[in-house]
Amino acid sequence: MFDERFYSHAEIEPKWQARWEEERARPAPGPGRVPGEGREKYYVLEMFSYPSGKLHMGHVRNYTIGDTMARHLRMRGKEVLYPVGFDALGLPAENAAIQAARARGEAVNPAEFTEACIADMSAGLKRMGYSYDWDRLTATCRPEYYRWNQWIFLRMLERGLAYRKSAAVNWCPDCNTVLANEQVHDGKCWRHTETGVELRQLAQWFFRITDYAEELLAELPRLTGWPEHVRIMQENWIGRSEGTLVNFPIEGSESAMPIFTTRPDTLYGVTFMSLAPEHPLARDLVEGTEYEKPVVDFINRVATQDRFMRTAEDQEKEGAFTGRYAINPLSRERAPIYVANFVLMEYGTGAIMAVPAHDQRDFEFARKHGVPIKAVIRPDEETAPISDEQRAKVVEWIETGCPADGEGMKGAFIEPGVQVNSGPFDGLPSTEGIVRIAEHVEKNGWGARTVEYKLRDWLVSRQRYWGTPIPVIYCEDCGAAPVPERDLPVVLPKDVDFSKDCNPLLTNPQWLAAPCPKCGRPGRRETDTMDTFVDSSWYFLRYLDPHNESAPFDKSLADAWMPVDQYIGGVEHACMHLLYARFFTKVLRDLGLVQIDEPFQRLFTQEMVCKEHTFKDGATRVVKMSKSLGNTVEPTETVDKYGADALRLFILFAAPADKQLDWSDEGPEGCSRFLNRLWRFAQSNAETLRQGIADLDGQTFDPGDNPADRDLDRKTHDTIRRVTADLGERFHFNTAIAAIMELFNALNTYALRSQDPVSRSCAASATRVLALLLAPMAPHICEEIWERLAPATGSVFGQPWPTHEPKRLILDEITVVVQINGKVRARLTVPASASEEEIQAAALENANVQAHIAGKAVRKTVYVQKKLLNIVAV
RNA sequence: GCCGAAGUGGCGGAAUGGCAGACGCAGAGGACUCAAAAUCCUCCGGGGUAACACCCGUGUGGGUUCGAAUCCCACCUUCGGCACCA
Repeated sequence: MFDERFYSHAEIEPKWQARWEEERARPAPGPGRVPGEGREKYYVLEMFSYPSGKLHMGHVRNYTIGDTMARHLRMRGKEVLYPVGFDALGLPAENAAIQAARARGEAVNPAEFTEACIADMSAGLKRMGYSYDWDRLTATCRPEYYRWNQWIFLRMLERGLAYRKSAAVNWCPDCNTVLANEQVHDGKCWRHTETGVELRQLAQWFFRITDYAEELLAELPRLTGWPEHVRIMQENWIGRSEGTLVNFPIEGSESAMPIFTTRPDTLYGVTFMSLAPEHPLARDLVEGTEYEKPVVDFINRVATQDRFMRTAEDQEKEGAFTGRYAINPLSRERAPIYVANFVLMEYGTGAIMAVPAHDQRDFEFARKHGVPIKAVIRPDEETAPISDEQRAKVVEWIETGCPADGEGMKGAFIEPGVQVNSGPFDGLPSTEGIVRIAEHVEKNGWGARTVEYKLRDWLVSRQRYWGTPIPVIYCEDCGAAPVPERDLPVVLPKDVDFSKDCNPLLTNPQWLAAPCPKCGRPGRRETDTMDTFVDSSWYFLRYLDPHNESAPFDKSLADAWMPVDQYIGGVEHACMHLLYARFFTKVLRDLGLVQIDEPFQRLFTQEMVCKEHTFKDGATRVVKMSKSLGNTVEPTETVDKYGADALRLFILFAAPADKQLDWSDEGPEGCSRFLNRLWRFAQSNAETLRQGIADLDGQTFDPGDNPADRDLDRKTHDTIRRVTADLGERFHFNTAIAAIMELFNALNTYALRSQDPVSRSCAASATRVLALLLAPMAPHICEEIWERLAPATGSVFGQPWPTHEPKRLILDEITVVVQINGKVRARLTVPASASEEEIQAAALENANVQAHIAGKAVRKTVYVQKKLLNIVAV
């Protein structure tokens, strides 16, 4: 046995981990269970992680928050579902296989490699004492899981929600695969921040997320349990714009040029038109004319430019004239048609009307190419939020006929104002002009009001091995045929060659060859696999029914457990995983598999773990812990040294959970000191405390008239109040721990000393509460203390969460602050029953108060009940 | 450029209209010890004082209020997201 005076985490933590594994720390019915009768269900979910084999501090932070919530909620009587799993498909395992194959000629199978990592990670999680429902463990790389990816894909294919098309797509040369728009950050691959993505024209599979754009946007305001900034990020990403589609006839042609504009109020100001270089009309319009060569040259030049550079806002506006003209249907004016680098093919119609007077890009282009500028909105005092000086300048510019040199005009006038040069609409406020001119366009059949989104369909094809095979077979006669449901799963072949410079699936001819499901003749399997974000879009549903072999999950279980009550993870997924999972939930709802509209009731985004790092240039900054910088701290080392409880405590204590956490090597030591003090206190007073608990006999302690008991008891109840609010409502774990430390300091300082008057029942009551409050955060030590304090009552996690009694918070004496003109001049200790008049009288007797109001007249006093008296004296 | 978050002691942070700096880290002094570690006690924003008093102080400047770290306006800095989206 170990020395009882010192807390030995190395002995106590494994002891409890083993016992939890046996007992599951709570009654855990089988995986298919539904919430218990009379108990409210609560689904706590953490964003699952990629099994790299090692836990890092980011995981520890994420999961410590989740485990604390789960343990706390169980003690509050909730039926908590707290599953765990791994996002196990993806590049790192495949890259490890490729490296092994190329460097050593070794065949490493990503499946075995990944399963070994999962085992290591699971051991690491258990060492942290997390109370997962281990029997629900789900790994997306197992065919039992990904067959349902395939099944859902087929359902989506039936409904036209999955489709294949040829498109200009983002290609990451480092990943050797295409990426979704959401996975391109700043023109770089989200995994390879040094690697610019390239544009390639390829036939790829897409999910029609744009069909759900409106709903994904409309539901956002109802997600009140989500952080505001995440909702705003999604709103911006979806990027809804209301506008008008207008057809501009092309002179000398049957066809028209449709454009999208949010500013129909500026339609009379159109002086030219622009097409995206990729627009098919661009080549058609110049074919066989003298303009063909310069325009095609321009298109080719733009095509070879780096796409991200080309679409940067500060990029020079360039273009080429096609020699053709469009007719403005409203003004009947001719507008020259250009091809311009700043027009994007992917947005709107790939063509724009250009109003240089009121659009900055058009303005710059017009200046450069000598196109006229025609103003149709005049600034006016009420509507244009600009200074008088600016307004005067714009008005002067308009009145002098918008000279191209602008006479100091650096830009277009983009604010609202009053319509001018706009035919019958002159004099209208432009905000009204938007509506009236759009109506005018619709009435005349020139176009229609419409809505555009920035959101694009989700590109799910990946040209990689370690993903879910897309269940499609190509046939020369039948085209792309879905694999019949009875043939699922399409299992990844193990026999592939990772040393070749292509998708490894192409190296297994037996696997590739498959009969066409429609005609039976020889066909060829699709070798694209699915984006791993498909896996993470519904894993929280599989957790509910992880061993189901006939369906992705049972609907009754989804109805019982969904939505996830509390989701916890990193904010970096705001416009990737969190958007895709919302989309999938709506698709599954429309397939009749779930009832809910939204998967995640509440979302908590924890911030990064950072550490100081000295860069090559000598600069020292606090930055995210990362392997590449080498400023990581291994959780296992900290656990070895101080124990899991100390690490858990520090990571919760060091910063609010939704703020960046700066790692400090001394931090866990400080927390370990606190736990040791607590341990020593409980050990050296073990017998007294045990008797005190026995005296209480399960009843709440009543302090009677003993002032010291009343004091400590009040502190105890106040701590219950604070910790309960911090854990349950605010998620301020740092202040919860601070409150517990305060209670302990009071207990440790005053209780159980020979000269001390605190009774043993009172001390026992405080200790009991302390162990209960601390248990969700530091479960091992609290279990051990509890077992020694109250061995007859079972696990600390079997106890109900303590409740505070408001009447125990009432003070006999209160301290009232006396201010004079808002500055604190005295503190009065008065009976809690003292009236305002009594307090005021006492204040005026105070020497310092008298000194400060001497020679002044008391104008008035402000009294805040039992807190403060402010005397206003002049 | 647009959107969002943040700015408080040597450090992490607390206080969301009412005592600025809870709790912890680091530091200083002391006790115990042959000594060290561990532990315990005291101090710990700046100026000022023998000690009080008092003055200054929550990025900067204004405002609202009896009273502002907290609310409003303008600005500065840092971080995050978006970025030629018509």
